[in-house]
Amino acid sequence: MSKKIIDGLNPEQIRAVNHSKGPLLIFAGAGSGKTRVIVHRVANLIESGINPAEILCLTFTNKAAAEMKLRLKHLLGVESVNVWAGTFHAFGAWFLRREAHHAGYPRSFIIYDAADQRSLIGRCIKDLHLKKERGTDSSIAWLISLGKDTMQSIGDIPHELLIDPEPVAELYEKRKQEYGALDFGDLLLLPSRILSEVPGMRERYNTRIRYILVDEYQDTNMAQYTMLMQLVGEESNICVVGDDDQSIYGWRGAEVGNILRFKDDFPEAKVITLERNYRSTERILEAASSLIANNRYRAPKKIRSTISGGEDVWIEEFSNDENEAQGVAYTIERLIEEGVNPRQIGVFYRINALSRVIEETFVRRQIPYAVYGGMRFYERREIRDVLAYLRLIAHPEDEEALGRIINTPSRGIGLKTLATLRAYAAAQSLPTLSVLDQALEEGIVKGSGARGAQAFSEVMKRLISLAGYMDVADLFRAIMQHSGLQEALKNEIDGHDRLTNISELIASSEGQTDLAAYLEEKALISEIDTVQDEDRVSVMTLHMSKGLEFDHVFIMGLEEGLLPHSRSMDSAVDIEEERRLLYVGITRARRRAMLSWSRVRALYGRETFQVPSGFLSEIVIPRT
DNA sequence: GCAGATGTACTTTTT
DNA sequence: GTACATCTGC
Repeated sequence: MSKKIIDGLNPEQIRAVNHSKGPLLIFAGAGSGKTRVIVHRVANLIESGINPAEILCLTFTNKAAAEMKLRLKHLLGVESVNVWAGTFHAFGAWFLRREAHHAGYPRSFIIYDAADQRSLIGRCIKDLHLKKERGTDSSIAWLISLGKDTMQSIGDIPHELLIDPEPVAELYEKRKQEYGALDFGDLLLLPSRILSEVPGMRERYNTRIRYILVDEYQDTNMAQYTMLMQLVGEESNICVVGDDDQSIYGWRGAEVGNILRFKDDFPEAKVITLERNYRSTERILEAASSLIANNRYRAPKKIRSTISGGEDVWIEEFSNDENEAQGVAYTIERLIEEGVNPRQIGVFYRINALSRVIEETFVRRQIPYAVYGGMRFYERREIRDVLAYLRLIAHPEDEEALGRIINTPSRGIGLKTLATLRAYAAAQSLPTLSVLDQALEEGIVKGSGARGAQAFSEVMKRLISLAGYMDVADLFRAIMQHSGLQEALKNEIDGHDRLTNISELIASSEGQTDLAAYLEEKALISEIDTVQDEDRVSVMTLHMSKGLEFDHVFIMGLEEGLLPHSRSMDSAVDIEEERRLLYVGITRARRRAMLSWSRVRALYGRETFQVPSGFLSEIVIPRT
């Protein structure tokens, strides 16, 4: 191993980096230099002559993948760019762009996100003449996704719906296939199916991908696990890294069991445990460890701090949520006065609803902050609208995109007109967009609907012809003008903000020439990776905090019903996941952590009396 | 067909 | 508090 690779690593880390052949399981406790080990291990493989193109690194988030690639580049230089690093979903998409035809999908498939999925399901329910209540769409979407992630049929998943979700799911799958669309679950499921069913396929990819690394292995679900097992060749060069104590996505189908079972899957696996924590002070780790020790379902381990002493973990009680927010804000002000950079401060909570109080207080006291999550940029109406135009230009058969924009801005095309047009198109098995002119000629629709359809058809024809030679940013601008969105937003109440958001989107697309590549990227990236980019306090949910670190951490709302969340309080397994969530939050702190709770909290528009979280009494604060 | 008003039921975490 | 679905009057 060369000096630059070995530099700054401890003996266990060196053992992990040095292990090149055969299965390897790395239990990497919080703050134990996990990313460092992965990156150095990849670098070591490349240095020892392995072709970078044969290395596959799978992560859970785009951010983690980007970070990995960046650090690899720093360590090795340009040669590392050939390493494939990305999320499981991105890998699935990459694979299916080559092989989707084996599963009856075009290689030019579109990717449906949660909103597309929901709206298609809504239409399926309607077309099946089932009555739906509020939230039925998303409940069924949820069942379908969970079914795919856990590889169960949806009939086996308990639910509280009044209608049978199975026929809906069936129709959904049928339509999705007609539209050439795949949902997130398909991106994981179809690759395994193709790998196992198409002769020679597995061998082909096993030769191509010889070294696999998986980050956050404790968060992999059944579909990801199955895909992974297909990808692992006879050499079994698979290295998984994770920490069962940080498994917080069980609700989404993640199986901690995957990491705990690795030794059964690969009996010859070497196991390395990284227990030295370089991030947090001894005090913080003692508090975190005393908490997590209450979990029964975990691999026994004890992480040790390399930084002795430190400040006590504070537990603060407040009389109401306003005071709690004030207390946090006040403490943060003092820190900033002392010279602490706001980007070194993180504020976490269990549910997004808590962001409002703290946000209001920060605004009032002029504390620079950024809230992550919540209403995400790409979920905003105006953003989805422009993107839908772009999508329809690229894929005229994308019925969800069409449904979204055929009457946006308002063109006088109502539900009835749209249904008529769709039925007309369906009779000829053609996309609605391509039969518009014909339908108009034949007078299928009349009145304002006909005028609107005519206008829409002309707009789309024009945009499609422009798309031939424009880059993405110019195409966006053309969409804004020709579609009438620009004009319509100008007259809206918060139209200015919305137009600003669109400008931001356009600015971020500048330089992109490949429309298909741009759309793929947008489909798979949800949040812009700007955490800790600016000198602002980061405000986010505990889930989002995973993988980050801050000098000062504040965790709010430690109350029964909130953390642990009331939805998870009736099962021991779920409670343990809530405990891990708090554990993750505390272990983000390098120097100081403050946990707070409030006796009264205004939640969902009414005041409730709160009881402190049972987790607080589990935390042992060492005596000073 | 549309916009605004009203009622309502809910409220986690995300690739 | 809000988003969503439905109802109302234009």
